[in-house]
Amino acid sequence: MGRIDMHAVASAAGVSQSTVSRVLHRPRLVRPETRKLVYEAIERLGYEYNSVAADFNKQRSSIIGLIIFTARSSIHADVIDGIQEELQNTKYSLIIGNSRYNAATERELIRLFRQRRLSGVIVAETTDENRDELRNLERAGVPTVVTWEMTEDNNCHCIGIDNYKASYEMTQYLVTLGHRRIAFIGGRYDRIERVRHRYQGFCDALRDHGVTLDTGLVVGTTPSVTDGREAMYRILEDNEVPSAVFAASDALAIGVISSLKDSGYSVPEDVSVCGFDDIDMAPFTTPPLTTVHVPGYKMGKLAAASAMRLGESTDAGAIRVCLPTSIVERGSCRAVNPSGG
Amino acid sequence: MGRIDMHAVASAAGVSQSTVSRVLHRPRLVRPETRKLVYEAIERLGYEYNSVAADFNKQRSSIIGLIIFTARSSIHADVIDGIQEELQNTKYSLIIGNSRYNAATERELIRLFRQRRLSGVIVAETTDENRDELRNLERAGVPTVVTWEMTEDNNCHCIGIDNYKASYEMTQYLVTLGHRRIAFIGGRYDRIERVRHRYQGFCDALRDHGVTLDTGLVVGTTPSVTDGREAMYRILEDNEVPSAVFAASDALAIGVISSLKDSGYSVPEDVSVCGFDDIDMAPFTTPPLTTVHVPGYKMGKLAAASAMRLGESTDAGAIRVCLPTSIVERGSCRAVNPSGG
DNA sequence: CTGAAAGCGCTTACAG
DNA sequence: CTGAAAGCGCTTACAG
Repeated sequence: MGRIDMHAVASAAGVSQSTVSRVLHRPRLVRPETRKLVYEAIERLGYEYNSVAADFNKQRSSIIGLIIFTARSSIHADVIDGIQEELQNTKYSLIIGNSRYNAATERELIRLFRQRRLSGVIVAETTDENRDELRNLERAGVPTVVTWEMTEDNNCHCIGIDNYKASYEMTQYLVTLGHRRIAFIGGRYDRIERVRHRYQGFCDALRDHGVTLDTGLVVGTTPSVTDGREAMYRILEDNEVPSAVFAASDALAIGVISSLKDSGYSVPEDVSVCGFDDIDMAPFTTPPLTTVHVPGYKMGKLAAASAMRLGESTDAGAIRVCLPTSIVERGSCRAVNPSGG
Repeated sequence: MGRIDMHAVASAAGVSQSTVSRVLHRPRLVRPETRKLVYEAIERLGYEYNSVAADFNKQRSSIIGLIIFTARSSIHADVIDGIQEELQNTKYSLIIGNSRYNAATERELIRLFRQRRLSGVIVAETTDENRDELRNLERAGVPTVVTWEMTEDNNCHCIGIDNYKASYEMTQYLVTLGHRRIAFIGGRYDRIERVRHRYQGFCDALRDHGVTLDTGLVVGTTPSVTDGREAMYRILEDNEVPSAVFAASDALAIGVISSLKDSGYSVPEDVSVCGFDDIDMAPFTTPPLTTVHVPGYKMGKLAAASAMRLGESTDAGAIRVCLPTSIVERGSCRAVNPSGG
């Protein structure tokens, strides 16, 4: 006996292969009795549809790719869950590629995704260096949806947030609380657009409120808890303690709080700390973290929907959605006397 | 001009398609000059290898699948990162499927993975109900590697830990600290083998040390921070406060600590709390979390290596690796007078 | 060291 | 409502 493919099912059911395919995809087009014959044959033979063959035939896979630095960042978990929710009950699957903060790995990933003829790619994070590669991907017929930011390039599909504005507002909030010596601990703003926007928002808010930026209080690092700790220690080593710290991710903020405590400072009594992301742990840190809420789940869901849509039709314009963010006040920031440090 | 496939490259280089394929996969077999001709043609035409066609031809895809409940659980992030690390620089990619604690979704996922003719599947979490489906997957030629536990079925490939033992030892540790009224907040031990093993370890350790199990102090729930909070509240509502709480995941433990604090209890002064997993936040909670360290990254790495190996050869026996766990003492548990509550 | 040829299992117009 | 036929772009023995 040969393999159990559509041809085998067709023979067993006494119909043609085309009919089997029709029964599977557009059963309405087939007479009920014929349909029944086919279903029975499928059951009897234990036939398993071959998606690889189908994808190959259609010259495009039914897989969507996701590019992230690392899965180890709980805000991405929300995005992934949102994507999965949207892909649920569709023919699409999700391939995840970790670029590990490395531009070369990222390029390799993009190449792999092209070779796999993915139906679409969602970008959670890329370095600036690979913007062009992504544009090429798009031009090569693989729709590419960038999340987390609204790119400067208006032709790029984005489901993002306004990092500049969110950061500006959070900084303004700190200033309004009376803080003047404010530290900024962010990601690699030298290489990542979204992080740079946050930094710019921070700088502009300070400037607009007549607060001097002390560059000794600014650190760019990878966004893990441990890196947040180290960044804060570095600041404390060379500087007088700041009155507030704006950490550009919650993981960093948790690390910052930890190192401040270990250095003998209370949060928020001595130092106010705020984050960015609003991860699921944020309400449960000590003190609960004041942060910028980012709708990660929704971002993932919309990005997946967009990727699927773009893969199926070639309507003209770029999809650009800017989702709202908001400041969530919890307990990690407090008002101070502006003259105080 | 037609599509740029191997045939086109072959024509441009003045060789046959077989030779192009050889240059790409086993360049040693081709004369250097011929090789050069082919590389030039590839460059000139901008040829992109088509993995879908290759997978189709080989009747097996170069994709490995992962089944998890949700990405929203930071210990899984370690596993995913481990898998990705191992897949790096291989031809394999990772498809992730979320089963969302739902047996039907999980079955659907398994079906999809079969249809995609995946090269292998790594199981992070499944409900007991779908054990048979997984066995069928394996029999259908898709090697299936179960992580997080050593299955009772000895023919099943496992890269796991000894949940029973780890849980037994942690419970013993609590008893040794003098605790007698110990609560257990775990996952759905009615439906998940690994969770059940942890619960059994807990029960047996109590029994072996002559401590009575108070079933009012046992709750099974989904393992999120919020669920941990709710579970603890539920316990406090109907019972006198326990002296210690063993949460079978760190996320649960963080929720437990939060609800205890909100109810006016100090940790560990009034109640000791320990977790399971050792997520990256565990050292930075207040107090730092005493927990069972699980080598998630390594587990992912080994699982990926096993899946690849199993997909390539059909060596006989089952791969079964039990990784060691250890208790990490931080600040969330303290010794008490055994007579105390 | 290289080429010709078969075949992987579907989908998709097209014809009837 | 159904079938015959071409073709998607590779890989893999086999022959030379």
